[in-house]
Amino acid sequence: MGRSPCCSKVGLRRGPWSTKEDSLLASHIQQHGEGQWRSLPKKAGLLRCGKSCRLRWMNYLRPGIKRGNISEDEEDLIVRLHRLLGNRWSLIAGRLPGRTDNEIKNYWNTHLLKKLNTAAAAADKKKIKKPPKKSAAAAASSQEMKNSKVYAPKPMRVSSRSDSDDSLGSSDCAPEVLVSAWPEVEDPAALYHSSDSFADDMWEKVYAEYMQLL
DNA sequence: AACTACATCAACCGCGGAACC
DNA sequence: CGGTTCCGCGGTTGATGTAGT
Repeated sequence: MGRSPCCSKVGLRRGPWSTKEDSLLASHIQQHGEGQWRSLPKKAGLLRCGKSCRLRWMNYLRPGIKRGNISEDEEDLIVRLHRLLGNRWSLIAGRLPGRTDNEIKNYWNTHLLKKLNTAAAAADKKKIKKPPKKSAAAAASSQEMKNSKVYAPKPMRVSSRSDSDDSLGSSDCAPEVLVSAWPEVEDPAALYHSSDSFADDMWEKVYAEYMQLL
């Protein structure tokens, strides 16, 4: 349907944000809240398009954002969530407090994809060495990686637009849905560690609930 | 020290879909 | 009900940093 004419790039700044721009954006949002991205730049005195402002706020300026140092636990959770949800970065980010979809997407594409590929390659090598019975756990896990069925439903916006300006926290549309439907994660670490049967139950529950939502 | 290749990640782009008129 | 506007998402790009030669 209607494609956004978006920012008619004329006269608009692009590229990296300066600290001055950051502070202008942050202070404007602190005063007026999120939303109205289209008109925000003008009101805030920024020569940026609304999309750019939104991205900057969501990924860097929003309070509570964690940058870098993705722990092994978080990494594991990302892998498991990706297996469950596919490239639904915003949903995955919604389960990782303080992490943004952009960061997770980048991390996946740069670190995890490589890591998983080498792990799978190593497992394949093992399989070739002793092909008769694929009993090795490593082979199984690599097969799991290959064969794992990723359920990737179409994204769906659920929150109404008027929600967007009520509070800073309501910005993440999909997580907003999930937060209400999924068990809230007090301690994300509780979700990790596949060997743990509690975690396995948890994943089944999560998956079932996710299916219900669709 | 200079150059090249590769890795990383912030930012941009285009699209789909909900909300609005 | 159909067209338009706006938002949010996922994919991609390109600037910058780092390692290797």
